[in-house]
Amino acid sequence: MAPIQSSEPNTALTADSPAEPPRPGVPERPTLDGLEARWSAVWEADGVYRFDRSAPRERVFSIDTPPPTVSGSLHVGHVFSYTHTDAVARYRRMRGMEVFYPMGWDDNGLPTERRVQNHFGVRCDPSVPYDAAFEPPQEPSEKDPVAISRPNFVELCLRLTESDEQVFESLWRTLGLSVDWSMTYTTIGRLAQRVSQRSFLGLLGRGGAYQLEAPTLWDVDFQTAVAQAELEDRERPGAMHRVRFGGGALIETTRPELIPACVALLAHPDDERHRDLVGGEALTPLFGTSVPVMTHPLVEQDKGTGLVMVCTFGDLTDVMWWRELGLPVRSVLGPDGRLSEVPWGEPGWESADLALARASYGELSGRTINQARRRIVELLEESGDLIGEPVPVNRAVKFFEKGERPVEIVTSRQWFIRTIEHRDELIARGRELEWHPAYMRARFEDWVNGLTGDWCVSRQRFFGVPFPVWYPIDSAGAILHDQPIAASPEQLPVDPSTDVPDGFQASQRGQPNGFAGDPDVMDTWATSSLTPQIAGQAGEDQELFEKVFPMDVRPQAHDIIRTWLFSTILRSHLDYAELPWRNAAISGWVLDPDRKKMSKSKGNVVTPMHLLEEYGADAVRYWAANGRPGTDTAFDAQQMKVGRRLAVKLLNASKFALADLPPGGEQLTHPLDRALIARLAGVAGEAGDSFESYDYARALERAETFFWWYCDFYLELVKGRRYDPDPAVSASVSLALRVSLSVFQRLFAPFLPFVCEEVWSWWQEGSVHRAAWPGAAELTALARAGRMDDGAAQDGAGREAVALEVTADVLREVRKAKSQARRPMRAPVVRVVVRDTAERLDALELGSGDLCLAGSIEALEPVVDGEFAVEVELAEEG
RNA sequence: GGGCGCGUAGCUCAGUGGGAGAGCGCUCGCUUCACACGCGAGAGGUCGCAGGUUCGAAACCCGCCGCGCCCA
Repeated sequence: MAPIQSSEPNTALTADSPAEPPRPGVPERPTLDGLEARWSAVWEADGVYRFDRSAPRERVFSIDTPPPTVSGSLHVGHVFSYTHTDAVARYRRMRGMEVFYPMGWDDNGLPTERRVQNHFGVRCDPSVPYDAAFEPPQEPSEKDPVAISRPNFVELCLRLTESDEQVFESLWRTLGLSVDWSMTYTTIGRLAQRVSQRSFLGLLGRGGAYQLEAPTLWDVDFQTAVAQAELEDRERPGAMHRVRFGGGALIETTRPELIPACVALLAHPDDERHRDLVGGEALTPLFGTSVPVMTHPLVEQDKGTGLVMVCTFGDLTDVMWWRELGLPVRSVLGPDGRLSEVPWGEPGWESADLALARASYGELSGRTINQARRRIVELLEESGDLIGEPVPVNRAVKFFEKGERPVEIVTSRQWFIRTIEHRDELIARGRELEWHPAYMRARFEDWVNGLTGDWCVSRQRFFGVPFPVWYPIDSAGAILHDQPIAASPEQLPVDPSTDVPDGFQASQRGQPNGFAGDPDVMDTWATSSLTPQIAGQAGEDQELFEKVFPMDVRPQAHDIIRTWLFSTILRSHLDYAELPWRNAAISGWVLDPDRKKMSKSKGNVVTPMHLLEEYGADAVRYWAANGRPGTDTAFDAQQMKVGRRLAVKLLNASKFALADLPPGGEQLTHPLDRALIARLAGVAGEAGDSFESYDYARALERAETFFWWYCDFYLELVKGRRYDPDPAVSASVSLALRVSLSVFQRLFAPFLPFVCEEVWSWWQEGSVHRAAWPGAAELTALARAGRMDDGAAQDGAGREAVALEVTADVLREVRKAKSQARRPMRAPVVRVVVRDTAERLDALELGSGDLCLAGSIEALEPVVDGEFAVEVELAEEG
């Protein structure tokens, strides 16, 4: 392999020296087999995709790659959208840009924890001391996991993600992603931790992050806070219970187990039915707690009795009512999802009948939510406070997207990043960003407008980036959460559970007048929202960072606009007061053949490795590249076969055009050759324009459609001249074949990188992936120069274009006649009468020689007529 | 209930003011000197429904129906 010419791309347009014969590199039987392994090794060895950081900013094209979650497995959806990005990256590289295209691995967070627990049969218990010699059990038991320390647990997480990452990298290399693998980053590595902690400390210093004891969305199985962005609705069957309160108030609820947590009843202010109750009090059944009856405009009058109970807390609406109406907290739900002990009779837990309250609650305490619900319904039946039978209903329930039980709302101390107050600025940032397709911006704006609270970024988990803060402990042993001690910049990354803040000794941990580390880790999105800063090494390699940030493009799928895209814009806005990228290129989803979303639970996920083996990487990429930006695409292996056909066709057409090709002339002296190159100029121009607006699918479609036409008509028409023994006859077509093949090989290079590199290597120096994107202007100029040389008039371009068209039209009619007569295509034709306009017949003259050779036509008779019609007289059989 | 997108041949989809298209699948034919992983041909559609704008609508506007996603 010749060294890569990164600064001076190889144009190859007119071939280095048209008079020289092609390099003897065309194989006898070209094949797609083995191209992936061969070329990916060459690319790595030659550093074809290495980012050259010496390039000036104007020549840098930077991509904020989506880091896939390594604890899962890659599926065709990943292949789909990463191929879109790769096509764009390859196009920009051929445009002479230095492409900054690192890969990241999202190994941080819950999915990894869960996998480590199952894989090694362990669970994290922060109270267990670190054991440097720990090895996981030989036979992992999911039922009886070994309790290990947090540092041991984190070590296992790192061990597992490292092997996952190797599997992923190998898949990406097979797919042919033109990533610079020397710049790979992770979201849990030391770099990511430093960047993430540095950003957090910056926010803390500027008041952009704060801590609060507040009602928080909570997953009772993972026992951690979760964010609004991590919620999803799931339909779940439930039952509507009509319950009578003391005083005659009737309410309806799906959550009767929360009656002991009831703090008010609400009616709509216009609702006449409850006018006499409003302003008074009602007693909860079974517990005898007195609660006020109030009004709020968001109560739905037409639902049930029009009277609802407010509990602390049943859902987010309860939180809103509780906040707006200044209600007290009466919390019954513990972080483990069970009803906890409550002190009946003490302030806040008064009752008109303490014995009844204690007895009733005794039946519920310690039970899970579902158990408590079943029991309280029995109790209400016995007491006569349940009116009628519970009515089954289906309703949307909020779940943590990775959770198995509905999220609850639990009051706890959490870290938040201020978001709500920046809502308008975020909308403005969204309007600065170029969206591809443009309508995707609406999803961003809807999300921002629908935000209900600041971003809760703390998680009560183990494998994540720790908060770089400690808290002083006073002389009485109380932790002073409102006086956090921030880590110093040079300490980063820190783990406050093992590191010690400046001015303290390790022995003071947990002691009066000592310190305590913040026990939480950050939400994975709190780190993933910094991928441009991590990849660009913000604050570490500032020269690099300034060269790549803001990034040129963020590619991602539409489902994570509300999470990843949103949070990345937020962090960049808060830290740099600008957008993190100029463009957002949004991919659709891969749906299963029934157009349903692929998901593990449905069991319809398709994994990519066997597809790459069966059809080849180029074929799989072809299928992916046909998915237009933002548009969901049904999985269709048929399309991969089509892609494979295209790749094979490129092999064979290249072989035909290049093998033993006679020397090319300096100019295109034949009108059909000039017309072909002129049309090709238009196609190259359209493909380039499409790429400029991130419409890779259109670029592919234009190139592909013309390529098939080229094979079916142009190559057939010129065969006679191509094989003519007289070099004077073959010179023009020889040049046209070289130029056109060179252009097709480059037009397809972003989509079919392996086969294009293969056919390019037969006759060109260097990698096709560093060659220049074919320029429409050069091609047009070449066609024009040939025309001048030929003495044809300057306006001959139009006549020549018509010539190519009408010649192909007649050839099609001749083929039709032969096909309908069930004769072979080479069957001789005695006479062809062509009726057409004078203009088209005039143009046909230019192509009649090629046409007669291609159709085995003995005589061509033009007849001027308004309507195109062809009569074909075949020679007698035999 | 709100927002966004989609509805064109059996299937997957392109087509944003003037001719209804491509590939796959199907049928028929062709050992053709790059390719049988090929080549040629053919059948197949009231462009979701109903109104409107226009000389002219698959496309633009209004309404409705259906599907998907996001949000309440």
